[in-house]
Amino acid sequence: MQLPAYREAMARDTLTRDQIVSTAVELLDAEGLEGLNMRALGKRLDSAATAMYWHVRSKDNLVLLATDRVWRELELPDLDIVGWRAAATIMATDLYRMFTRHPWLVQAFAAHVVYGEGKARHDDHSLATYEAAGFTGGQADQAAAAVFTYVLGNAAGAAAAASLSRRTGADHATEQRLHDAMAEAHEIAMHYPRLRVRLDGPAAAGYAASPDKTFEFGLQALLDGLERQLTRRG
Amino acid sequence: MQLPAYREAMARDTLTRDQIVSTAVELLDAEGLEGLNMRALGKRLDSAATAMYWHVRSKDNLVLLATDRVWRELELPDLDIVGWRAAATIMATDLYRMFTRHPWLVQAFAAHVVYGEGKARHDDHSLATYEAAGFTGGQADQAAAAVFTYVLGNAAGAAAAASLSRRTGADHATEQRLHDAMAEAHEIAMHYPRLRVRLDGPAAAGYAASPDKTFEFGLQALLDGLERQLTRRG
DNA sequence: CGAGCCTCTTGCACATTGTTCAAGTAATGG
DNA sequence: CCATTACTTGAACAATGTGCAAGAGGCTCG
Repeated sequence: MQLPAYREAMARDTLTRDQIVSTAVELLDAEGLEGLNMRALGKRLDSAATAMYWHVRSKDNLVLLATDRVWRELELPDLDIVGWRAAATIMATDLYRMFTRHPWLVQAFAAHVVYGEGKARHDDHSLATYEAAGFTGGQADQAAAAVFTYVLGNAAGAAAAASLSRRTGADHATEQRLHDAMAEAHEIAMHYPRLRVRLDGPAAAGYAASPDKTFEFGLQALLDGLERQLTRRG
Repeated sequence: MQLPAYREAMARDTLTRDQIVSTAVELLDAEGLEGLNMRALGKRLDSAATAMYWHVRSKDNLVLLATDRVWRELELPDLDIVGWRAAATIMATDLYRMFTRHPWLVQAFAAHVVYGEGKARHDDHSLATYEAAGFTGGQADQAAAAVFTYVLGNAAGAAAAASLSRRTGADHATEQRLHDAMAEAHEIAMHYPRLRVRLDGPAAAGYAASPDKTFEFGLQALLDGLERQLTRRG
């Protein structure tokens, strides 16, 4: 693969990297991380699967690019206009929504996909927010990290809960897999009395009831806690 | 596969489900979720890969069993002895350590693996803890969920950071993949000036510096926030 | 002790999917 | 019109999950 620096499109109707990444994001949103495969992507673009490899080094690389693309959806609040707490809330909520829109992102993160500039921009702004709040150096880092991880974890939980409750004829592969998993779990439970399989549990119930509200509850608690650390120190 | 209800071992030296699950956990710990494959598992157990399928319905099912096994490592603090805050801290910290010991768990969770009794037990105890703290019904659920998700997110971040900084000749596959990813990222960055790839960022920096400390900082902030919600209402 | 029957184990085979590669086809510049 | 550059394609390979039919060890009943 030669990466032509900012090539201009030829007259011929040809694939572009942008197009491929966009379609990949569509496919990821629709089918999840395991729903994305090169042949399906090719079909969706009316070309051979292997044509992708001229534009993209590998599938992993494609996921990386898709990830970076999605990070750029985020707008960052102006710290001169809104206070740090509002800014933190906005950023965390937007982040949460992004993860909700693109559940595969959580998987990608868990699988150690490296992030690009999109995340860097967000991180910078996040850091600035907590510095504006009054945290110094290392503590601002930690505060930003705490909130980010809280959002990430919440998104993971919400995604799992959603895929559990989303019986309303969603996609097929996931649905099937889930069905199998539950059937298996129940079968195991029947044969192994000591293994009482439960698919709900409080955490799942909390999410299922209203993931967004659960998210907000915890977020505000976390921000409360951070604020308290400030006033206690200050 | 017939699941014999609690079969006793035959005289013949034969595989057991337990053995398979244990070996799977070993392999998962050593090689990660994508390092686990039936053929490798078979080799490690000196049997054909397909022999697993008599004891285990599928690979997914095996991961489910491995997951449940690992959840049982957790001990639960006695709520009559330690206060709720200490109990919450202990449980969260143990959970965090469990995720750190078995990084693939985060991936499994993100990939919507269904959990078994091990998690249910933990959830029950967690709920009881926050009820002991004074939260009522739904709020206790939300508090438990908030802390759990915080831990999960933190574990995901820590795992990612660890695999980034763990250059000290760890396993090979992951190392290689990581190396490739970074090389790719840099290559992309060179050819597409607008895509300035950054592999660090504040969050990553925070983790890398000392993930455990970052975890504790955020955890205490979150618990502070929860406590504050109690006193404010009470 | 032999026949039949469980309980596993094995080897073969197939489908899916990531990826490589040599060969093809279109636009472009000379 | 030709050579070069920029892509596209189809065949093919390797890795991996999994089904299946055949085998092999041990138990039980006659």
